[in-house]
Amino acid sequence: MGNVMVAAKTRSSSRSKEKIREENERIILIAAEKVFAKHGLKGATTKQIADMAKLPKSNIHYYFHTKLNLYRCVLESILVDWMKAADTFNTFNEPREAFRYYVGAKMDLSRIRPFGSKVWANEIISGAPEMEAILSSRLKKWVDTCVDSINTWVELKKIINVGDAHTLLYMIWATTQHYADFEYQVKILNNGKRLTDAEFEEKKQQVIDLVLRSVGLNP
Amino acid sequence: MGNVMVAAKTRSSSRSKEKIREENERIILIAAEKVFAKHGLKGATTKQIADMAKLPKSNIHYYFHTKLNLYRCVLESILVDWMKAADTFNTFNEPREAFRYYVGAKMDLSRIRPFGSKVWANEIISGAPEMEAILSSRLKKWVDTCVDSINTWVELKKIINVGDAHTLLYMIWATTQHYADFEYQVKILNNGKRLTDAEFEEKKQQVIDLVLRSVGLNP
DNA sequence: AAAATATTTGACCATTTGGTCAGGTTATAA
DNA sequence: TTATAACCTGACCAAATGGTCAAATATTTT
Repeated sequence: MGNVMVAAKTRSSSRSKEKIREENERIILIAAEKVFAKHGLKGATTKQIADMAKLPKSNIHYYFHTKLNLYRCVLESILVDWMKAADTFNTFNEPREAFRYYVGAKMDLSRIRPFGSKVWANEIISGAPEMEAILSSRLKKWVDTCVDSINTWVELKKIINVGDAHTLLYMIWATTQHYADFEYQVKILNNGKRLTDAEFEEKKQQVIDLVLRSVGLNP
Repeated sequence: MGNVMVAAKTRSSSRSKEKIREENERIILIAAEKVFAKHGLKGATTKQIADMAKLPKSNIHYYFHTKLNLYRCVLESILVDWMKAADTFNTFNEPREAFRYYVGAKMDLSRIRPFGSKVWANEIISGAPEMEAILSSRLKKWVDTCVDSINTWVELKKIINVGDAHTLLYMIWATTQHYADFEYQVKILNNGKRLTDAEFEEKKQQVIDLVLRSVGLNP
């Protein structure tokens, strides 16, 4: 009887090998993102990640081999979302729409995936040892395109000349990511209460308006 | 003869106990700030700090007892400079001057003390476990004062209504600190070359102008 | 000069950590 | 059904780490 029940139970809850790997990798990546966000690459331990994922530590090593490799996989998965937001910038020809939607997309990303932003921030604060290659190739290329767009808008007198377009991009990045990276500070200064969805939408609009006015556009 | 020379050498290079402690604490704090900036509280090791300070590890523990205590001392010493910059904001009655000088002071701080800014950022990203008290009391109070000033300027029609004054403050903090916290990224996107002093002064002026325009002021 | 106090540091230790591995279980292909 | 390949995990280990301590040295006080 024991055998039958075990067999039945096993069969009913069985998953294909493919699904198992897929799901466990996902669970581990999500757990790792949180732990790396809080403690950084060196400060995070595989045990913490395992506990967060509710899996034995050996399992983490089984799927990702080393902590450094897992960390790199987390960074890569964040890059996908980042680039998706980045694409919105070049979707529009008019600066008002480009800034409006790009800033909005970055704000949404900070709200939806704050841990990813923190891992990214931690990595760059630490000197970007694992990301220098990506930054100097892929990100650099994207930034150059944006700088060209902005300079063209300046030439066409569509926006005010801000000097170096990088300064404007950095302001957008820094301000939007602030709501993810510094969310604990934002919470404390909001009387200890996390921003509600409605409040966050307000801030998003305010940030968009600040950015638009900073380049001489009337929101 | 050996004794004489040793005695002479010892006497000539002798320092008072007071000076010894003062100087060693300073050396250790500077070293710790760099290491904590790069690796965070958990990731930094007392050995790394000792090597950076060119002192034996035991010496670090002699002066600061535990790593956590040393970390707290580093945070405190950063707070002093932070508050100094903060004071400039309330020195001026006119918003144009207040923003101009405060943003300038924050940019200067990012340039002069980038490691301190990174330690601060790391601490907040990690959930501010050691700083929550300071943030909810001292910083909160200062922010409330600033918010009042900004709201008064809005009522007097001196600047545009930005909705929540916090949003504006966060934009200033985030943008200015970006040049410290993300300096590696800034460097990479500046073709791998660190900003020169002259370049940095340019950016500082551009940031000031962006902020002024964002609240409807003509730079 | 001698006693008292403060600084210095190598040797040492208990704990934590990333990673390994053998032996087991489960799913799939033959 | 059987063989093979993939998944799972407790037990284990070498290295790293925060911290201690005793003994040596240097300064100050008496």
